Amino acid sequence: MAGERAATLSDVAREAGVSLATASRALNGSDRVVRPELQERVLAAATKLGYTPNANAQAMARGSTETVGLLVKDIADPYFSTIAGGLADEAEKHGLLVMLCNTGGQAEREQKFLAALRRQRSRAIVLAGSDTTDMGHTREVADLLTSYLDGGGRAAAISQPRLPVDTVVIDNHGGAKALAERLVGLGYRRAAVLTGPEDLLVSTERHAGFAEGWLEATGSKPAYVADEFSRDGGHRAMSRLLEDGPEADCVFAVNDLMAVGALAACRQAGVEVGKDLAVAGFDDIATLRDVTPGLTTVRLPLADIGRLALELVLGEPSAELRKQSVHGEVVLRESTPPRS
Amino acid sequence: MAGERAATLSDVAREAGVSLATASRALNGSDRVVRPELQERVLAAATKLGYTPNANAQAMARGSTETVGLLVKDIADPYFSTIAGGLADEAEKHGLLVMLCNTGGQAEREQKFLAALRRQRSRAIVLAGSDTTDMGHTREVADLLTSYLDGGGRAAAISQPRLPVDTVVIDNHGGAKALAERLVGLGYRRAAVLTGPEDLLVSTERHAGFAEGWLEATGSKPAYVADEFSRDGGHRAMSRLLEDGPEADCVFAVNDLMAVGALAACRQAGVEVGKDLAVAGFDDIATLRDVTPGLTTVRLPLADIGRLALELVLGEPSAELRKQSVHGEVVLRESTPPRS
DNA sequence: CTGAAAGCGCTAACAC
DNA sequence: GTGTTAGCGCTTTCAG
Repeated sequence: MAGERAATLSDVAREAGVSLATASRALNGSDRVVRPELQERVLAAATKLGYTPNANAQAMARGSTETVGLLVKDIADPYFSTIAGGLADEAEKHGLLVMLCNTGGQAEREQKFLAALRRQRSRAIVLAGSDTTDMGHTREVADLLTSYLDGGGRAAAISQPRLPVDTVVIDNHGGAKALAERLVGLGYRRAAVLTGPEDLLVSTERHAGFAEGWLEATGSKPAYVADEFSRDGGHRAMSRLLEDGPEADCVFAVNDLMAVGALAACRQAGVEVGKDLAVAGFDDIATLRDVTPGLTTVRLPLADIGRLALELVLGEPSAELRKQSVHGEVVLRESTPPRS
Repeated sequence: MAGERAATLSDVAREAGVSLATASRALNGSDRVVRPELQERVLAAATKLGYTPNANAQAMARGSTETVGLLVKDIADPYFSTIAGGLADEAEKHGLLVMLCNTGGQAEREQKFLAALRRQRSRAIVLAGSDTTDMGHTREVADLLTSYLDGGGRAAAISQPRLPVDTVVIDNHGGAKALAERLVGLGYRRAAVLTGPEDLLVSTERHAGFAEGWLEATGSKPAYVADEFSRDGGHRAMSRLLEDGPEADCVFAVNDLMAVGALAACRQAGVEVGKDLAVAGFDDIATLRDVTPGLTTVRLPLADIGRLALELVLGEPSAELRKQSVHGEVVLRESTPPRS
């Protein structure tokens, strides 16, 4: 039954017949060394008593924890879960525990989590996907982060350098632009973009990058229709596009999820993607690599991005903000065949 | 710059001109009440000093934390990330922080995480996907869990009731069996199962359930080929099946990921799924709902399962182990049309 | 209602 | 090497 007050270090010390300090040193190899004999006695006592160090007490005494926080918009979204996987892997290597904070994209929650992480004296914080054009919120987050940093914490962001912290910058603009160029190279001439909400930075950047590439290559600006940054958003946007009479021969959905929704909408409308119309996405989500037709997209090394972010935030603190750029790679598949 | 030793409660107390005790009571509404006037003074002092409570110190003093641990095999796998999403949502409602532990299916890591969670004095632990037929490891985990429980912790498992804790039992057997029956009802007569490794319980259960249903309905046992419990495993298994000459008119892959791999293998082999051959999966992973042909599967309420697990582990501790059953629902799609 | 004081479990000077 | 002894920051009796 739940009784038996957990054994503490003093219990172990007493049992081993040594001082508290020695027990402490024996159980966690500090710089000081203890005689092997005592060492053993302490270890034996610890096992005998089923001693487990109390991390909270250690954190207090040492003034630092073994915990890093990770803020994501939605862990169920493969984009974030892949990043989280990479980061979790890296954390494990460093013996760190990851606090998963699912913000649901709500500014309020995001701030609450930040505060909680600060209370926990989390060693570091990584923010993924909290890019918004909402300056009020960005400001608020920046403030929280700053006071966290002042307290000796470390933080990094993934995606856009809008926060006063180190960041793994994802080249959304460049990736989308490169994609546009490739599509033009394949013979496409009229594009439409399926984009997300205006206040979502990833979305607007990809849209802008694509538009820029397209404009430079063809002299014309792609049309666009905005909706949610999700599978259903893509479906709706594409449906609307189709209804309005598709002037386009090629559609760029700003992420793979939207692209898949678009694919479904086409199927339902009897439009054959890869023949009647080309469709491309962005991210190269692993589970989506088997859709038909194969989806042309811009591959992002998501797991590496997670790893990188942790490395960045764990690395030597530097005076100036570091930016680590990550570029996507265009992956051509059947959804955008060369145009005959 | 990072200086300014973070303000502590005593700083606040001094600033407000009250005792430590009063400051504590004012800042976190204990049972005791403080005069509104003082209350205000304390609050003001706290904001002025930018005070943030130290959760570790609170944990020590109170003897309990605001943290729950979640063990998953692979957070990048949509199955687990969806569960994690549901659980994270629920945790947020309870004001709890989630420690994400990515075990990678390694027994050793799993045990390390369990120990870490115990050290952290995590309020509760939820284990997802640690089902193995490896009794040695199961035993080890059971022991760790037991001592954690003895220390006043709470724990729950998702999937199979092999651990001495409350569990959200997923009816893999029943779901697969129901699927088999439906397929037979559709006119299929010769089945093959694409299954995972033998020591993976989910996989063996689904296989067994399907086989039982099939046997009862047709009098014959489905063939099977085993490989990894992943997209690539499904691909390889299906390829092998196809090479050996597909005696089957219908293939059941024990999860959607494998099924998608199988779909790809069929495509490459020129076998048209939904016509030449039927294919079904299990889980109903959201991002896979748009593959073509639509994949027949057994839908599991993954997010709810995550929520449920947390509710279970947070609920009134009961003497006997609780089991909360969750059943899947067969979802018929184009990959298994009625057989003409 | 408020304050003084005793811990919570552990680490890190500081002596020996 | 090993032991003593302050704290780390907060909560919670126990008096007043």
